[in-house]
Amino acid sequence: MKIGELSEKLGITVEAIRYYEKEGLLCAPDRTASNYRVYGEHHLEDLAFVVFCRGIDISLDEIRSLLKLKHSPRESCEPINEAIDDKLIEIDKRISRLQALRSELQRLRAKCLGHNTIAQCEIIKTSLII
Amino acid sequence: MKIGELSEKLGITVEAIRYYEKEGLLCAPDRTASNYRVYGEHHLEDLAFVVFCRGIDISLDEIRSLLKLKHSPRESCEPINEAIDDKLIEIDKRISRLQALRSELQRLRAKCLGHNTIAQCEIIKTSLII
DNA sequence: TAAAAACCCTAAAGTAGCTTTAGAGTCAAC
DNA sequence: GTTGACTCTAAAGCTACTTTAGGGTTTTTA
Repeated sequence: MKIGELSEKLGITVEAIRYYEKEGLLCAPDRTASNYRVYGEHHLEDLAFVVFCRGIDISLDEIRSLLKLKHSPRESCEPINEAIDDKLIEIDKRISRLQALRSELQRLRAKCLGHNTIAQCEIIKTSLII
Repeated sequence: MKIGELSEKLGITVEAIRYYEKEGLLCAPDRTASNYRVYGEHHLEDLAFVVFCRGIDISLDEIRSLLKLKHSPRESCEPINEAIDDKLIEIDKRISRLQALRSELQRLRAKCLGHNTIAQCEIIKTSLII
């Protein structure tokens, strides 16, 4: 399949695919006589893994290591478990932070319900203290 | 006060302050004879607003507009309310997305509890389908 | 009082993870 | 046979800073 088809299947841009190849996250595919990239199933598979990892915000650097692992079937899969455990911890932290921010913003927003001028705006006054 | 003191008061780096000045988010302060920046209260105030906005992930571009507003006391503060309302909506979306991701990852993680090899790893197999 | 430590300055390049731009070739359809 | 959709490369642009390099100034300490 050509790059456009691959990009549609995975919901990422053509440019991102070429970028991943350049960054060594996707091995270079064969080319047609006219120099078009031609991808096979294993490209789709690897790229799906990359897309999945990016979706949970794993860095390209870490994906490179995980891919190396993915290509060594006899190795232990512990590092993958660890990466996911790390992500879970990070996600929990991010959720807490967002929830704290949310209530802070709501508290702030409640201070300015009418149509005031800037000079009267409680949000501006308050944001100086936070 | 000098740049180091300002940076400590607001918990941001000296470089970030100089960057904000270069980007027109903080008006250029006076200088000492030896060319050091000297800040006053209004710089602290404006910069606190910038730091607050950055904390809720408002872009520098939008902060520029909000600052213009902040400096026009007779204008309506509606745009500030709107910016905060937008942020609240965005935060809610982000929280939901993170929570969905969290349960997805937990489901995935539960599939690989032992010490398996990559070839057996359910996470790798599953991530291809997500 | 001298020298070391801590602070300040500018300009430019680097960072992540792409996207955009520019310029050009290729392929299917009407 | 040409229009339009697709592909190619290389380089620059994006956000919001941080880092680096190279050089002054001020404060502290021996």
